[in-house]
Amino acid sequence: MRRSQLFIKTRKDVPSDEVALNAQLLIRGGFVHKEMAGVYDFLPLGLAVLNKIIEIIRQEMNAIGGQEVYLSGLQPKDNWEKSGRWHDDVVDVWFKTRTHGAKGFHLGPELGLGNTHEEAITAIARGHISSYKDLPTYVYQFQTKYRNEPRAKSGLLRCREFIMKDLYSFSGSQAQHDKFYEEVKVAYGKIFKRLGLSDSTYLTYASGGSFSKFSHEFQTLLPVGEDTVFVDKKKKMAVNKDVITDDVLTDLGLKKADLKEAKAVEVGNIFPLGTRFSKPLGLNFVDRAGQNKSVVMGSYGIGPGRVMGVIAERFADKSGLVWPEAVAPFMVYLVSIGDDSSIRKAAQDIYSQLTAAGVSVLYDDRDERAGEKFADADLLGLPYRVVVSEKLIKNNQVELKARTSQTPKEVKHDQLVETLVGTLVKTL
RNA sequence: CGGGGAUUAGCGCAGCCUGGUAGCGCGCCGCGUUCGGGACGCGGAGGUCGUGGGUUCAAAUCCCGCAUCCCCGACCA
Repeated sequence: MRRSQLFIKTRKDVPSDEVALNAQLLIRGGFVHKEMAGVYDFLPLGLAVLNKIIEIIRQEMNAIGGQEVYLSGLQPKDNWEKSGRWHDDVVDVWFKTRTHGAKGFHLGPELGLGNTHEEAITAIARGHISSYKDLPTYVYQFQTKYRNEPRAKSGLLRCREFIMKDLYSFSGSQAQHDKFYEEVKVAYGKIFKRLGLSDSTYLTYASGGSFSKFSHEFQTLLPVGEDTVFVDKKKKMAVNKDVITDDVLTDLGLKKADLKEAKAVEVGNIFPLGTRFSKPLGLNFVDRAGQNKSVVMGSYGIGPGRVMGVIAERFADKSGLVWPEAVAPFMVYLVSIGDDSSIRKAAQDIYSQLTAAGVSVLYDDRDERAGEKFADADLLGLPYRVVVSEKLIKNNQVELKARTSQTPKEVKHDQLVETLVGTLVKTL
């Protein structure tokens, strides 16, 4: 992609009332546009990052047998009345509306914009699950959730409209469910590792509601986080402040003295549902012995947009964003310095060569000064910066610098592709 | 939902106290000089001053209501 063609412009200033670092940098870099509090538009670079995150999650969901679906945002109220989650005093984040009535513009049936999809998927599953032979089975989706949060805040970390990956598992017994539940735990671990977050992300014990002792959250330690967790760094475990008691610690084999309090952002959670939804909605199956039973369910969420905000916030330095290679919108920011035709040609060659080698490049071909291009390279946070200039061309060299490094190194022009591809293969 | 702050050009802000033709910086357009860490000169384009009412000869400015945004807290199925 040529920078001169790119839809967005970067900015030097951000709205002064925007305090969250992820929002400041993502807006300055033109990754997102804020539509209103807690509602963001994803622009080309931002969408590229979001899609990379989604693709990583998708691969790991497929790897454990998840089948992708896409459920509607508009939800009829009947399923939710059956589960008891329609009324506003039970779930207070609903956005609700109505259709037009059949005979014109009087009001028709009530609808809600889905804030989660347990009810919907359970109702659908009734038509497809009827025997132990159909179990276990797993479906997931990337879908937009709407939650009328009393207070959206912290940029992408708490939104009213956001994409969520939600996986639902259907099992024939608690044992069958538990087995998959553990597999999801492992899969989530892989996802956060690939996203570069594993060092700071902890499997965290949290409230399980009325159907099980615990649920599990994946909490990334960040000062901006809304959750408070107690972390045992050695055991790589944490406990949410909401559930911490002496009994819980004993159960988990944790000692108070080993725990450290920290702020964290919930980037994922996995939740045993038991028969909380299958019972009221009538999702049953016939077991081997011919007995009618309720399906045992679980739900498993990750918010890709929130994850993007967390990555932005966590790795940024004073010059701007720092994207891990796995989610960067482009791998290389190519800068040409000077307007001389030999420089332009050299830069164009490198652009073609890298692109041909499968390395994505954002080529800053604008007629701007070096300082401005460097500042943009830093702000946008692509993993590598390649510079072509008159001085370098004379020696048949180009300059290569990792975003995380202070010192550029000179590389022979004809070895750049090899060097870069080699570096990338190592890290991917 | 309680408390505090804010709303003036695409973005960042001044002007308001003390009413009198709306200004600065960034960005944008044109010309020229520059060219390895956000250059400079000259000339331009761009604004229902969040919104509804009121006071006044006259309102960005004074008064009343409302909306929206940010922060702190409560909430977070």
